[in-house]
Amino acid sequence: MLVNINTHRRPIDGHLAALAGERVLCSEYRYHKGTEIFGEGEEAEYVYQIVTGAVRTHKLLADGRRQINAFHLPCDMFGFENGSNHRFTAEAIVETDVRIMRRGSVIEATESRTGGIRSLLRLVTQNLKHAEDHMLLLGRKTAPERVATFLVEMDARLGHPRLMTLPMSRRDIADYLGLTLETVSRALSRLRDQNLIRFEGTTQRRIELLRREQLAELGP
Amino acid sequence: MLVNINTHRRPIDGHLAALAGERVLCSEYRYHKGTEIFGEGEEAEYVYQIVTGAVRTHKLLADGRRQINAFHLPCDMFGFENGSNHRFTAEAIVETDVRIMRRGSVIEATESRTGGIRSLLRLVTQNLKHAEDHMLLLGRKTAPERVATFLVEMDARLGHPRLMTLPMSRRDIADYLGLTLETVSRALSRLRDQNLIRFEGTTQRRIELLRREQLAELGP
DNA sequence: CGGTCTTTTGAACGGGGTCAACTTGCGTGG
DNA sequence: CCACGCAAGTTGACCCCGTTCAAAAGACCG
Repeated sequence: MLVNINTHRRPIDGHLAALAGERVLCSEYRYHKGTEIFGEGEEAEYVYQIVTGAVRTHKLLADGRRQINAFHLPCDMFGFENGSNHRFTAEAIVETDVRIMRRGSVIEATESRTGGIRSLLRLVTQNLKHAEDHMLLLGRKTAPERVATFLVEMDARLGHPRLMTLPMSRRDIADYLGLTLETVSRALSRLRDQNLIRFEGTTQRRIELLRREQLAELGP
Repeated sequence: MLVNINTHRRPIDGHLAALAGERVLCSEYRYHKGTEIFGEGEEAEYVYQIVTGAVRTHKLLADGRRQINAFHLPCDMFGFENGSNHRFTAEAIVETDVRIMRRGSVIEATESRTGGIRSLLRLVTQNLKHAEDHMLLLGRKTAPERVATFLVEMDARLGHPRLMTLPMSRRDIADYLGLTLETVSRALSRLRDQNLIRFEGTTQRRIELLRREQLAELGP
């Protein structure tokens, strides 16, 4: 489900601002939990930036096996790294507000801006760097290492909060790390038993990292 | 080992031509088998294009586990997808001639060329697409599927020759596919026993694909 | 030839997957 | 408010695919 909030010209944040200045028309849309933002193979007309919420992008094999490429959090841009068609599917994990602009207008704005090309390249290469790091994880790390790496990554991207609330399920984490949800659950329980993390309250998605250095060492 | 062949202005091939026209100064170097072209963390000053030979790029974990991101073949460009520092190591697999140009001059040439930005972006997003496909392989495919996918990929990139000569060892293939060399060897032997591939002559690196469609189905 | 590196093949092990049971959280409606 | 249904998460038991360890057979080069 998709709700158009508004269309406007106004200051924009982070990468988008660095790229295009404040001259590009954009709109805000709201996607409800679990809904698709775009599908694999669809035409890639827009660029997306998350305002609030979280998005996952994934690929599927014919028999349903799923690999999540990345999770996107507020201020992150996604959907840009495409030629003409999307190479994966993007879905809202939770209630999510997304800012949308035309791909073409971003490129045009970039052309007329000094350093614009480098900003644009940096944006794509950030995704590439993430993919390369993730290939190392998927190809060569053990299950406990993957889970520790995941926690450290999320901690950093959420700004090292005392208590982090993961927007994604165990299954999502598993499909991101190339594991099964049971293995993820066991690894987290193990970290809890070792007093490296703590589950806050009743829900299993609120996690406090008790020893960040040791967690970082576990995910080499 | 590195040998400077020459420095010249002359027509250049493929991506490089699309990017920069024929106006950019470039040099050719020869790297001997097994030598490093650049290392992880080094400053990324140059862009590389293979003339003849083959290159592998990899990352290492502290304990020596290795993940090969990609193999590069003649006409391929690499080393570009960097901000200021290289995020991985590049090594010649066999005797390799490489064309080298300054990163900065490529960007400048791009800026003054219509459609240059899109060409540049396409170059980087090609790498990104490959990385995304490879994450799906590393995260979700079985060993036989990975090996079949590898053969089909190499066959396509070598232009579907009747007989393909792989430049890389079983260990390289294994580190690319997130497996051990023994598993790769066993999977290839299995394919040979099923009459899907055939080893030509004495060396195990010359392979003929006997049934391309069936191989493609094996790597979904 | 001998020496070294690559590749294959076999045997045994174990990490993570599979299958299943159970618990818990969280609506939704009576 | 509780009863019910369902999705999410945990935990245990078993098993299998791919790793590990080991040996031997090429391939290549002096």
